[in-house]
Amino acid sequence: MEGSITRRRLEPAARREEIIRAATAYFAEVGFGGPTRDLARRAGVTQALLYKYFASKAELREAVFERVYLGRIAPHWLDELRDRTVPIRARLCRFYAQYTRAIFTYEWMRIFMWAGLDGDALNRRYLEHVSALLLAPMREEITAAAEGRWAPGMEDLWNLHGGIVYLGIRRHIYHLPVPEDVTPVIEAAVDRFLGPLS
Amino acid sequence: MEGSITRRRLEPAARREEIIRAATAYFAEVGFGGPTRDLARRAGVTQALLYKYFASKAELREAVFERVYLGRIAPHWLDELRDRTVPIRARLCRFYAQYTRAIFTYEWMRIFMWAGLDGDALNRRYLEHVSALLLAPMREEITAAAEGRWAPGMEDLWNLHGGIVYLGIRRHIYHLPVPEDVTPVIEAAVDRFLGPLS
DNA sequence: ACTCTTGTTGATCGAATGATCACCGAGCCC
DNA sequence: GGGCTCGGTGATCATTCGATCAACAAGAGT
Repeated sequence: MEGSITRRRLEPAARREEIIRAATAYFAEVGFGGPTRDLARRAGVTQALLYKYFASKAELREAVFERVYLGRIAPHWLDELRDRTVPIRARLCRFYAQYTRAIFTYEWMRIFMWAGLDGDALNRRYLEHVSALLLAPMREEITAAAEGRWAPGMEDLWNLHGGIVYLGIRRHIYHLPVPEDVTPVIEAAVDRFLGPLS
Repeated sequence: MEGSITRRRLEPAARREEIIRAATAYFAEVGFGGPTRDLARRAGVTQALLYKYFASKAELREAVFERVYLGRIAPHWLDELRDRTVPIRARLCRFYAQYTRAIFTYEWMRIFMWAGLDGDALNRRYLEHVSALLLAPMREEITAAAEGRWAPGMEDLWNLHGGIVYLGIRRHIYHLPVPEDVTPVIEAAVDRFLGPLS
């Protein structure tokens, strides 16, 4: 009666990746305070095995962070934001369509929020990145497009950004119903933001 | 050598209130997973005493929720939102000035977020309250003020709301620098939202 | 088919956690 | 000022936690 629970041997790299994958989903759901035993069960391995691949729970947490944060911001977004052959409205709409597609996932939204509450430094680093490499250029482009008629402040851009990000928060943090396709909501927000420029 | 640590007797009601006060600050900071021993130390009492006033940690958590949620939304806000003798712009600005003054506190913002991640049902109830009793009336008033020229959808109002609430998230969850006085930011957001109506 | 490597496990340790209980003593009453 | 009430404490229990270790066995090499 050897059950279907066969103990399979995986290559270290593959197993490590599998654990990180499971840990990402697990921590996203219950937070970093969740016990390693539950995590191990969901990963389909023993709790002891976790410590063959990660020296401590904190190290596993770091690995999850690395996996989640790395490459979340695509470099070409900035190039496209700065492409003045395209109308400013289209650039902003396109950017936020791509950006929300990248971050509006259960795992990213929740891990980012858990880490934020925990006071993790990576959060602030990420958001300073957003500010300097995305919002500030957007501000420049809008100012240029306005041709002297208007120059938004950084707080205005944070306001635009927050209004859109809040969609993901409602959806994945608060579990509230949110439109499946956020594109029209984003377009309306961009239109209101640009006003006469749109 | 009787140290300054004098064991004072308090009336049950006062002690209970004191514990809830300390628990609110403590849970806001570290989340509901924080050990009761640390909480007791910060409350200036023994860990055992907590269980004289609350049968379990979950019950203490509920008491904190009740204290934090209760009376957070002032009924007269709705009346003021509906007072059509006042211009719509002034009504919205005034409301969000009051609303942010009420919820932009370290404790409210963080406990609300911890509870949201924990999937607490009170969060959704609160936000449905916001939707039905604040955003929906705002939508009606704006529609009336527009006199047929514009009728915003609920998602538009969530967008306005989220952009403003995100100020508090940046401040108290992510510990990012945010303007001390949020009034001008709110006014700018309301102006952009109302557009020509403003 | 046999062996050897090493990915994987079950058992277990010490510390920390939520919760309990017998006992102490501050402060009011007479 | 002696006694009584009950708010408060120290000690402790049963669990659960992160982490460790000797031992097992899957699977490649020969």
